[in-house]
Amino acid sequence: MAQTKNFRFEELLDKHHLKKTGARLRVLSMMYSKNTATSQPDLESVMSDIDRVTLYRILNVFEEKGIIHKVFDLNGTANYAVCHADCGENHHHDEHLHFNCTNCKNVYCLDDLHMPRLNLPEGFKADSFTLYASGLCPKCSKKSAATIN
Amino acid sequence: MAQTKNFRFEELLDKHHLKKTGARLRVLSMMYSKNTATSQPDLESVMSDIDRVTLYRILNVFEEKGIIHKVFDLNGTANYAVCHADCGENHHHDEHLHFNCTNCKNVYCLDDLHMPRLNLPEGFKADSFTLYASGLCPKCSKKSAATIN
DNA sequence: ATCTAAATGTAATAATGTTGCATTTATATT
DNA sequence: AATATAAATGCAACATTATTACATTTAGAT
Repeated sequence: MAQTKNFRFEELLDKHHLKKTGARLRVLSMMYSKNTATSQPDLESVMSDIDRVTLYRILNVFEEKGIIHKVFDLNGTANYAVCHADCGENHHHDEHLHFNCTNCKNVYCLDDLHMPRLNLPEGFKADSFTLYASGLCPKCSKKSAATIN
Repeated sequence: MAQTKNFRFEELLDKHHLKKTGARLRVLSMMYSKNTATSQPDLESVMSDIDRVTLYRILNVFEEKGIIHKVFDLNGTANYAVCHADCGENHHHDEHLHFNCTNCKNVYCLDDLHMPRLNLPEGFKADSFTLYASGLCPKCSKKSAATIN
């Protein structure tokens, strides 16, 4: 994928009444260019000129607005991924599989895999579901197969 | 439930070649007496005489041994719950639903709800699954119904 | 061009995770 | 029962992360 058109992100910020700042555009373009979730340390290492508190606040406001959603990996560190479907303000629908690779530590949002219906025990009223899996992602399972065989 | 017999926990520690100390027995009896997961801050507030590093290490060793398993709640804080089934050393099977109540913040392990089979996309090799849901637990949904109606 | 609310940077604090080391304690052995 | 020893604990220290306050800068409206 070539460099994604910036005006797309500018529209996105507009839509949510957020000012179009350099930092926000860069965060958006990084997150949209990857198919894995991004942690704040990831962002910090790439955009070391931006203060980490600013990144922290950008991630927070994006999450509030429903632009990204937060998912915790196996170590409990927060990762953020762009919301694909119909996430709105304070209203997320990340009911898909979050795949956590134990080797490269990447978190993949597998949107095609939707949640199966579940019958909860009497009394429990769920308003959202999230599914986690851990194991090897395609890249890492190829690598390990290569070294073992 | 009356006070659970302590010798049960002593046997458990024995089985894993852990010394039977007061701190460990108290942690076990607290965790077994609840049907929700316990965070370290929970333990600290109840057992303020035990050093927080000790609690940290007790939780770690219990997890290694397969006595308890760790689950992160919606805020990313670690919660621990007793393993019911066949968890062994470094080998957990918590493939059940973790229900996170948005009101009382409790995490319930609903063991009866096992994971449905899933077809992962080509290349992904999963070795464990975990399912999360959030919403209202029985107690809190009753309460909110009472105040609304 | 200028004004204003929003966004950022800086500093500071709180909470949490983690390690090293000295002391204490459970338990195996005599 | 006394004691030797490895394990467990407490304490201090440090690292990392989350969070807030406030002063300065900047995007966007006028």
